Amino acid sequence: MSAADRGGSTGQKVFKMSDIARLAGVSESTVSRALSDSPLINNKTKARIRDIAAAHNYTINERARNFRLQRTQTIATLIALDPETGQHISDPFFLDMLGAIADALTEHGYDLLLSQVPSSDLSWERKYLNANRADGIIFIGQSSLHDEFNRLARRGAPMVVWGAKLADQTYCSVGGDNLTGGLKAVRHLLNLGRRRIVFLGQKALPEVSLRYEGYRRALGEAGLNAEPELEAPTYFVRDAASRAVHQLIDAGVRFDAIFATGDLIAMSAIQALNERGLSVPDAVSVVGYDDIPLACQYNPALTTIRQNIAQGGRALVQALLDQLDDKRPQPVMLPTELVVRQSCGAGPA
Amino acid sequence: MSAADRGGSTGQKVFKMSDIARLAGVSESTVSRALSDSPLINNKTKARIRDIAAAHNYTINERARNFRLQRTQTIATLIALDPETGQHISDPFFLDMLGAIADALTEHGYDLLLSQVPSSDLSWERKYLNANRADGIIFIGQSSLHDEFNRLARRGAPMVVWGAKLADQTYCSVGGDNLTGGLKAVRHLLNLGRRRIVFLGQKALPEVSLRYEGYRRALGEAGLNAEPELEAPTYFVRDAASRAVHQLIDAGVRFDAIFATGDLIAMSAIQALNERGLSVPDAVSVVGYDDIPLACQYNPALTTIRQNIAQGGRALVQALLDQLDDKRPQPVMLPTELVVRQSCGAGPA
DNA sequence: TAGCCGCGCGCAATCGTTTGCGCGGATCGC
DNA sequence: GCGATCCGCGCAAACGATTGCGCGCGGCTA
Repeated sequence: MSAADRGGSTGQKVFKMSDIARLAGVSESTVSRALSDSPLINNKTKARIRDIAAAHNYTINERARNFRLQRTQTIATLIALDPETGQHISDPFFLDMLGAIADALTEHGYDLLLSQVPSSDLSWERKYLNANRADGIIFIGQSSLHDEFNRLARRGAPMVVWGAKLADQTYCSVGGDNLTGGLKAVRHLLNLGRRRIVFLGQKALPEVSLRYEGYRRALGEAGLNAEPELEAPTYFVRDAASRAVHQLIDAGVRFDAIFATGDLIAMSAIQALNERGLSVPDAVSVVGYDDIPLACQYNPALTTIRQNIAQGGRALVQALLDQLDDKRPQPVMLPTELVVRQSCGAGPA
Repeated sequence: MSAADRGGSTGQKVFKMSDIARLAGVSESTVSRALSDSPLINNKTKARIRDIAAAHNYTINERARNFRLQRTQTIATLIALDPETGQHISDPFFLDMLGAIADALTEHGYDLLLSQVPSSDLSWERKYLNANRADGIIFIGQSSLHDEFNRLARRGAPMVVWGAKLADQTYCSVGGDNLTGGLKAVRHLLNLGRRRIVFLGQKALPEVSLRYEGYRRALGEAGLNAEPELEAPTYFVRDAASRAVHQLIDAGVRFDAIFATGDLIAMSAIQALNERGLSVPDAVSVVGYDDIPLACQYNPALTTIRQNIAQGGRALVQALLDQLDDKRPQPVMLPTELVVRQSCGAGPA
């Protein structure tokens, strides 16, 4: 269906610049300059042309404009799918994040091209940048793509990644301050008098490993060491955390608190604790991570670490646009905030 | 940053068709036809040109191509924001839906342009269709925009809406079969022996009103009437459902089951029941709606109605593409499925 | 051997917009 | 009153691809 057809089917013509020019009795150049408020055009002429354009509900053809200007005014946002399940990485705030990115891009006059990509398909540069679909790429989901991101960045592709800042990183990333997040969570548990704190999460993931570092440091501040038996590797998968907790109890491991590296993990853990007759927060205090919308509705309401998603979206966009302006943006770490709710209790009596 | 700059900064040139033509010693026309496998070109020439293109990692400039072909190959997906809060309509599966739409569009060679729109901004047609950003629009979130959608559809704009099918509807919609969904949920409760079933949800919303109709019919099948005192209007907002349940109990309303029109509502309700010492499912059976990822992890795990989101995404895309081919697509209702879990129990003893 | 047909390819216009350059007329200074 | 200046506008060439039309050349038939 062409533009002409679209107009035709409703009897409405889609005006182009030449139509406005003819109606106004001037050249296309003049219309173009008038609409972009060029000083080369007399104010009266400008006003007349604008009136005519408005009267005919004229909208400039952005595709043609961007084409001529050799830019796309579009940013591709790519959501990495989990390499194993092919599902979304279960970050429950992805939609909020997307919303924040969309708003930030809109503010800057950019469009948002969205796509899911399986981790196996690595032809992003060709597909989006070389094909001139987008000026830059925002990746959501660092996953296991760290090396690939490094390669891409070295080739000069404008891109930014939502995730942790790693040691040998050549690309720009924006993410929560996972170290401080872990620190705050565990400090809180320690303040409540808890001493044997389980770390529930998969340290192989970049962000989680930083949360673990925060866990370790907080323990150190209290004169404690991280004990291997208190670490339970757990992916974000359904029920995995529950199983891990059961195993801990079965193994006779004693603990009085859990730092879960995700709210879903925390909920799953709480469920397991309940099944074993351990009450939360009386017997065990639990802290989650992310403050997903359900955290405050869970029973007991989850103490958790909150990241400012809206701020994150803006930071991602800003970092990318900086690159497009040939500035070298710095990785951003967003402040994290401890949200205290019932799942920690007031500590043991 | 222009395409040339991008190439320059990495020392990599972004090839255009004329470059390939020069390298192959043929005209641009020939390259164009060769790459699109036109029968006008000799097979040997085709092969040679393709080899050269591949060797130089040539990717056709999609923007230029689409511009010349007078199409965008792009569909705008617009997420309506709640008119009151400006937040996302809390449909927990929006991200999955988006993913499904993105995949379906990719399959058909279309790109996905994403934007959030406040319900106050009604200039979609201008912004996306007239500005030639997109060939069509998918709306997610019917919200209160029914009349606006009708207007737009009458003007011939290619569009499709995720939501319920309403009576005076001129636009094409795709959505769950809300009536059957309500029917199944309530029939299940009745089969368990429950008789006084609370309807928890906001009937003013199109989809919810259909679920209510299902509720009413199921009761009718069992020889029961829908009693006004058992209806509690509730938005999807945090805590609203909890408050509603407390009010019911305070008012002395007797009930033995709840049909909640959303899983979050169900969870919030369960929390309120627990606070009042009513156990789920022993004292009260609860059914939710949507089968969000947490439904099976909640305590107790939620019996709920599942809709096939992936299928929904595909249906939305298909309906829109049909319109672009000047076919008149029929509204689609997706089958719903009852997922039985613990929150209903086996019925009263 | 001459005429015809068709294969394989190139020429040039085109999509809707921007922009460097040039040109005519009004204005200004002296 | 005349030349220099400047203002306001139009001409035409781009951006990177597609496609109708035309043309040359080779093989075929008569």
